Amino acid sequence: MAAKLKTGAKQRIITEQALAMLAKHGLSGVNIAGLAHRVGLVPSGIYRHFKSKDEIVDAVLNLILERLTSFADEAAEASVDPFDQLRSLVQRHVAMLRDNPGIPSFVFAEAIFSSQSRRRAKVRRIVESYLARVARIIERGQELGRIRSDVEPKAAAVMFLGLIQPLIVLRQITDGAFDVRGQTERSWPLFVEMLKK
Amino acid sequence: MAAKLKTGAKQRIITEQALAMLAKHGLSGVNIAGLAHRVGLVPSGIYRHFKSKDEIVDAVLNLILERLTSFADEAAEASVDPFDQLRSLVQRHVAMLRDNPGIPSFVFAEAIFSSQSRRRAKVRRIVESYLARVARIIERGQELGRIRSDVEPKAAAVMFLGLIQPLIVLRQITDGAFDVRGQTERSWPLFVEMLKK
DNA sequence: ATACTATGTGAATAGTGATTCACAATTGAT
DNA sequence: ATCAATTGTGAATCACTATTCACATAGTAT
Repeated sequence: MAAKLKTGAKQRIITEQALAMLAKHGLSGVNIAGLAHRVGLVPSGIYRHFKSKDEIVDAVLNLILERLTSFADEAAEASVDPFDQLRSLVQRHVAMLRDNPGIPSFVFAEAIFSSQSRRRAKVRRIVESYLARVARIIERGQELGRIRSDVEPKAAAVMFLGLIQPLIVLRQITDGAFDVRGQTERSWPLFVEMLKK
Repeated sequence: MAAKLKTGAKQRIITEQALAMLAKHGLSGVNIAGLAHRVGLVPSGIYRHFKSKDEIVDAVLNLILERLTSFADEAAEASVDPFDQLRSLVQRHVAMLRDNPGIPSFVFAEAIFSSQSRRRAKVRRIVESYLARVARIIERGQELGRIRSDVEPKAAAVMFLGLIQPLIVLRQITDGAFDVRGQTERSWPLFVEMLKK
């Protein structure tokens, strides 16, 4: 038998491994047997730490929320110029999705259709938290006089999301052949120009 | 026993019902029992018309390809002004997705992660066919001198997609509360301005 | 009318994956 | 050292769906 860990530590490990599985292969790639194996347990052992698979998925969602908002914050702190901040966020976001293609697929598609409204609500919190941070950056840009004041920060934040979302789709269906960097280099200047004062 | 139909007619009916199920509840909402019930059959009866569920899903993908490209063409014929064409396409696209939220979820997420490359290839054809049509509209706009010539039509087409994609996500996670029309009215002018000469 | 093919049915089968359970080993506290 | 709670194990079970199969019926051509 393995060494005993502080309460909650194993939950954390399990959640992180579940996230890793989700990130690589989507929700269908997360199964109890594989997850147990990854954390050095036998399938039934998982149930000492979680009541059900559903509970695990919820924990994973919390972890995603945590990470997504934290790197949005990091991007905001990377510079004082709002465009630099957004640019940095795009880069981080794209890099994150490159390495974890299963996350958007889960958040933007599977979780959304969950019959449990609890789960949809959680996803909503994730997305809105992210959008709020983007909107905040834009708002500050307006205060600084760098961004035209006749655009609504929230609307622009949604467009920002639209800058990124298609990249993942195209990258995935082309088996990685789609030129994400190239597309970003073409669309980003247009986006900036659109917002610039 | 029901009346006999012309060969292929039942396949068509089954495929359409499967699409309807997919459109409402995503791929997980498509099951043989429910599908059989919808077309007035017992589950095993489905297998008189399709070899497997996979084959049904493939047929559904073909149907989606058909519909998507046909309404992209309709939009292109709706006007001669490229912006009117695109605007019309946005409206059609959004309306279509409002009524069939499961389609983008399937095309943009689940099918993409399919282990079968055949299926990914099919999705790729759908998306690229759509993008090609949008790019064509933009190209003509450039020839007409209405759209600035320093943007690449393909890149702009991807951005166009980005205009629409977030709407579905937001609409779905907010249980329909998200103001799709409002967002469109705010983002569309910005998009037009960005492309206008 | 006969025979052949296509279609439909109900029951059984199979495969996958989550979950339960009785039992064993470990840990921490007293 | 002992006890109780926690964690781990292996086997069994459950739930859900797709799928198969032997049999029945309807349509169609001869």
